[in-house]
Amino acid sequence: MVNLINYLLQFGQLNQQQIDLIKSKAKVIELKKEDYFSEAGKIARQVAFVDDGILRVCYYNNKGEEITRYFIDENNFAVDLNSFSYQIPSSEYVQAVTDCKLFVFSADALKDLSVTIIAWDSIINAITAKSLIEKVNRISPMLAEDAKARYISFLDKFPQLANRIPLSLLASYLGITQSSLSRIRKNIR
Amino acid sequence: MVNLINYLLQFGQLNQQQIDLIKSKAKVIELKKEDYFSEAGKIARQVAFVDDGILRVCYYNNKGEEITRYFIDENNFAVDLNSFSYQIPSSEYVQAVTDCKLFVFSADALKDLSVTIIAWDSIINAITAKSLIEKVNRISPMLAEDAKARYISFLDKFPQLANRIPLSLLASYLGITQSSLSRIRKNIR
DNA sequence: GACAATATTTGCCAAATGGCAAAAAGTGAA
DNA sequence: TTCACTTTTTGCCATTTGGCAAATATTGTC
Repeated sequence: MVNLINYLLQFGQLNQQQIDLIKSKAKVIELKKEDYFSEAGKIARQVAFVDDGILRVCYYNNKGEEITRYFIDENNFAVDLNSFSYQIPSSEYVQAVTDCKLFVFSADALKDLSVTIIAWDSIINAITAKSLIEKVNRISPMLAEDAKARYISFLDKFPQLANRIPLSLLASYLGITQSSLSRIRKNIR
Repeated sequence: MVNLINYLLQFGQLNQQQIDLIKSKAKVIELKKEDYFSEAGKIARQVAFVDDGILRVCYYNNKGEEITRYFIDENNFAVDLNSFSYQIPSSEYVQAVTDCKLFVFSADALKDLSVTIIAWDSIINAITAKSLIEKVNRISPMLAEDAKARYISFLDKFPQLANRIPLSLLASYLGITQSSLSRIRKNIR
């Protein structure tokens, strides 16, 4: 779990005892491609750290189309904060895009860590704020770009991701149709 | 400052002494339409609570076009978290769309409140998380919608805002041209 | 390799949106 | 009211994107 620990250490100090405690609270979960980590309608009761693989967060709009909101790759946390924080039913799915290895914390485990480790809340708040800011900064400029620019920006920011994600999912993430994305790719070459 | 205090009380408990302290740390600022609260290139050193009026956050893209990222209306905090949290130069402007009355806290004032009021950090973290989640939830679905649907969603979520904001700014927020928005409005009537 | 299943590309045309400039409407000051 | 200024609407046409279906390419399995 070296990646997880290193990730946490970016946001605050932890001694060896605390690190061991954190490790003991994490559960390893392996997901096969297209397995769900959490589902709409259910209350999110776990937080996942992606050690290997790619997750995506998606939902169905009022036309029944499946929309990918974002991807979560290695060394990032995945959680439906809306659902987890307020214990309300989730409105989105978290699904494995590739086979995944996750470190999972239950709400109870997090509670234990929060009361035992002084710096825990501060670390979690910093991670929460940072990842939400990143989401806003990533999505927000896309609105002002046309499809081609969005795709190029994606390649630029996540060069290693494009070839690991099916075209259909990437298109839905970019807010365009699969055909359009295919044509855009042809144009760029 | 009743609106500010009521807003804070939604996120945690405060006694009268603490409330008085908070009030004493807030500075009232009035902005005229088009005045800037903060500017790109400078480090954000203040946090504003909008008591009256509308702010907008905007930036210039690589084509030199001015893009409105979002609007902040009454009873919301405005801050460039990227810049304020990490003390790095801001990449965006915060500007008054209408005349505004703001309650402003300096970084020092916030620091004082943090060390004096036990619940302060928890309140601020809750506000931060909630407002960022709202931003993500608001922007994210827009990518999957066409221009007309985006405008209708905006009217739906912010019915009182549309008539207070110039068409050009709203169009840039929606990621479309002013002409297109004008045509969409005509179609809807 | 052969096959089936899945993923991607392409063609065709319709619809949506952009770019630009001019016209029209709205606003505020004298 | 009139004038100047700003904002919004409109016309015209080019470009982008969508919708749908068929063709092609890729992948995994036997």
